[in-house]
Amino acid sequence: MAEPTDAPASPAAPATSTAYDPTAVEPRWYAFWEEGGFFRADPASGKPPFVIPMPPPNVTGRLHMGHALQDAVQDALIRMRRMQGYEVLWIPGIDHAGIATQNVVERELKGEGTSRHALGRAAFVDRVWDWKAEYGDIILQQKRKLGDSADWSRSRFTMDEGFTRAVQTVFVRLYEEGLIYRGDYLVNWDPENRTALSDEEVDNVERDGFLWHVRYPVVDEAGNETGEHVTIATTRPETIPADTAVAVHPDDERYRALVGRRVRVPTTDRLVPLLADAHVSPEFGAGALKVTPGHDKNDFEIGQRHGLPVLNIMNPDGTLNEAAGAYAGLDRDAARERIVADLEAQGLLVKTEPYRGTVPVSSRSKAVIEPLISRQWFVRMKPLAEPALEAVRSGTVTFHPQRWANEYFRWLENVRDWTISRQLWWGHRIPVWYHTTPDGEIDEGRDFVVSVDQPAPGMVQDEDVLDTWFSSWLWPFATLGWPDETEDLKKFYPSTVLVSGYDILFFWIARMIMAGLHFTGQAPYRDVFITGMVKDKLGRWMSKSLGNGIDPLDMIEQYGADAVRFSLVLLCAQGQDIKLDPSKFEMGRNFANKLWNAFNVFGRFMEEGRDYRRTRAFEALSLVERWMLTRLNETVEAVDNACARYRLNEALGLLYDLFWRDYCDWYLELVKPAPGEAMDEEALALAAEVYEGMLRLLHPFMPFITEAMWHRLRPRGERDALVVASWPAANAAETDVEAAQLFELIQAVVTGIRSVRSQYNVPPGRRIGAAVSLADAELVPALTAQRRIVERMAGVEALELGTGLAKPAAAAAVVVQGHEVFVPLAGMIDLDAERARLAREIAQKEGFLKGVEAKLANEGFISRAPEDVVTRERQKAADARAELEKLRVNLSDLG
RNA sequence: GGGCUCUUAGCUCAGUUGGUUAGAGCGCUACGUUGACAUCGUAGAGGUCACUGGUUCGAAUCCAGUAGAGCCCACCA
Repeated sequence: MAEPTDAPASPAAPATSTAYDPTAVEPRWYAFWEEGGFFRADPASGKPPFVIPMPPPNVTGRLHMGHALQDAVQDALIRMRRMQGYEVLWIPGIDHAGIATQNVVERELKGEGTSRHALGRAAFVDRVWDWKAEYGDIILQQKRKLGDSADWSRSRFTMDEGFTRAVQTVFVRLYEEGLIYRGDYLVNWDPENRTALSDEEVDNVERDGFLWHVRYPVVDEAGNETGEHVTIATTRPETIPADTAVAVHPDDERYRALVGRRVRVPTTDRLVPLLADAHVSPEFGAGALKVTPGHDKNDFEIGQRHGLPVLNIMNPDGTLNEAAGAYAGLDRDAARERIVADLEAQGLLVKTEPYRGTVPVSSRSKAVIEPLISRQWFVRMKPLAEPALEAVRSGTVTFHPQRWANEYFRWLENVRDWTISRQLWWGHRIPVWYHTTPDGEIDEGRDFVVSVDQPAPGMVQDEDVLDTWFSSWLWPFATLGWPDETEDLKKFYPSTVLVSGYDILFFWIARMIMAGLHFTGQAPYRDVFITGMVKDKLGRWMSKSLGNGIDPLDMIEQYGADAVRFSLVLLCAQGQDIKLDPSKFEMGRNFANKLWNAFNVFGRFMEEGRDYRRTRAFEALSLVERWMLTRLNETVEAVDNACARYRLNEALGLLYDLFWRDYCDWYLELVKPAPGEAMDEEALALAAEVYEGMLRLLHPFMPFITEAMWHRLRPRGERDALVVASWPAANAAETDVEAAQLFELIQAVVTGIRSVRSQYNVPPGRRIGAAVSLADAELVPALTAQRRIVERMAGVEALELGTGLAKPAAAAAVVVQGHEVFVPLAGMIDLDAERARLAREIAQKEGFLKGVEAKLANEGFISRAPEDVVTRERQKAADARAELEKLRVNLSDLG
């Protein structure tokens, strides 16, 4: 295998540009991994399995930031476990996305001046397959740009042959178990796509509308109007022709006498009963409700209770049918207008008031949903929900963060039957067959047959297809070959963790748990990690219509995939939504750049092709080296701990500090040689050792640059790759807490001295004297041995150490961890000028304070000024006193 | 109507089972380009942890309530 090279030909050659360029590095290393087969899982492996089912993106989908976030999380987990010695499998694939895909191809046909109806079913489905062949792989290609280490050889499609078999098996089995039934019920009807939808596919949106108050004339036994009226309130006057009753509350005194009588439905001659039902709210409107069982869910239930007829006045396309009498043929909106106008003309419209209420719309087409009676297939959910509830209650499945379990419980406890049939052409055909009459019509008089294959000549298959989720809910095991007992299924089922957004908790996650338990007897995964959703910088959903989307591919182009992943994971805290702005990726880019450049500090002294290895024991290392290794080992432990709790942002934050703060700002600054000098081999070996440790730890989060640097760091064999290198283990033997504490004291002393230098504007190159008066005599020898660190990092000439030292004249003093640090300033700065400057500032401040105090002493001010103004003045005075105190100390420091 | 989440520095947000002086990135101020990195370094300014009360030796953290923002669910037409 040819190994890519990113390094200049000679390691010692000065780089012309110091900025890291990911576009030159990332594609080559992805090819290296893929060609090396590092992502492929082996069912025969003896290693413990670690499996993540990738939520399959829609075949029509383009990579968006949500994918980028979730893939960054999943890939980090996958890569980490791979390095930890698990047999990992990340199963990728594509969802056929029934409605979405059918719509896309239909739009294409429309552009060509034709339609699916003109093409016919078989030709249309062929056309969709063609479309899939051409575009279906795009999103998986895009995912490779992110660096996803999925096993592409196992990529699946929810309508491939095996999946079709799984879906059919499941349908037949559920039917035989009595968990699938067909019936005429009120379903959510999308008049635009002309299909039924499940409850989860319907959004309730608030809209401004009107509430119409309509009088229904009361009639006597003979059917003649008595002159009495009942006034109902409705937001949907177009459904009046379908009314089969008017209802009032049983305890409503106003109507007690009228209950049992009949009323005439306006716009029709129909006489319907006035009945009492507890569902009616006496406070709403005039307390009477028109009952329309054919077009309203609640009314349907009232109708069931009272044995009312169900009238359907609507066609599947949203126009009114013959049952609507004079309004037949009108669109539902036009019908509303006409009916309101007619009511007004007849004097039956009492009033019209503005009303804001919720309207059900299709989550996909956005069309207003029409509750419509139709014959559909349903899954009985209660029996499936019980075990799924128990699995989470008992801890067999754990949610992270845990609060999502509550949402899950609430949904499952109130779950309703699932409408699974869709009046589409693209999807899994329902495996049900009907006898036909001699003229080719379905013979409703004879029983249908549930069967995968045509049971008898002449029988025709159900026209409908299944809801897309009816295949996706089988994802974790159907992808592994179920219903066959495959090697993959034995090794890799159940999965370990599912990573997903909360938006598909009910659609997918809950249903997968139900399906897994029911069909395999095992929950499909142990953990569910719910991520937040990626929003725009104002917290709005990213959408095409708002044009506020941030394209991950653009961001990868601009900042690099490592940077995109790094920033997303760092921002992904415990299920909180991410408000994203492109500038956030600068964080990741800068980090990658720093990682790239840090290597040069020691890498330029390394001979090409040589493998630098430490020979010294830990105890023989310098203080800074022991501190560095201690920090590394502590961080390994903390990172492992954070990742076990799915706190990847925390883990990455720890690595950020380890690399930037500890390794670059302190360790490298101390071990890098002075100009003209070189680093010795032991120092090089240790610098490389720590750097390599960090590459391993960072690899799950930034796979590309770490792999590239890992190969530059040492000579590697052909099959060597960081992607399969071992994960660092926290080494207790190379952890020295005391050394770390001593080094931290030194850091504090250095910072204290730097602070003084900065405050007094000591020129940067100027070496100064300093003394530390330690509170603890035992520290004197320890610190004396390390004085060179302070001298180098703080620009100190000769550090004096002792206990009970007196503060020299003309010196600044700071207290550090209870020790006193003195910095003589004589000769370092112009003392007279500094004294004069301080004196000037003190005088100025005193004048200001005097003014404020005078104001506060003025009783007129105190009594008349608003309280907050007085408070602010008091605060000003306090601040001024504090500043004065500081300045006076500074002045006295100078003697 | 029910439930959930959020409110911490100018901005965007972390903050592990309550425990020293509440942190980061960006922005801001001053200084700095001597051989890693200006996509950088050093130092610094900046916080009533929304508000009120309670528990505690001790509260950003736990409890109760209030206010504001957002999300999910639900059959007041």
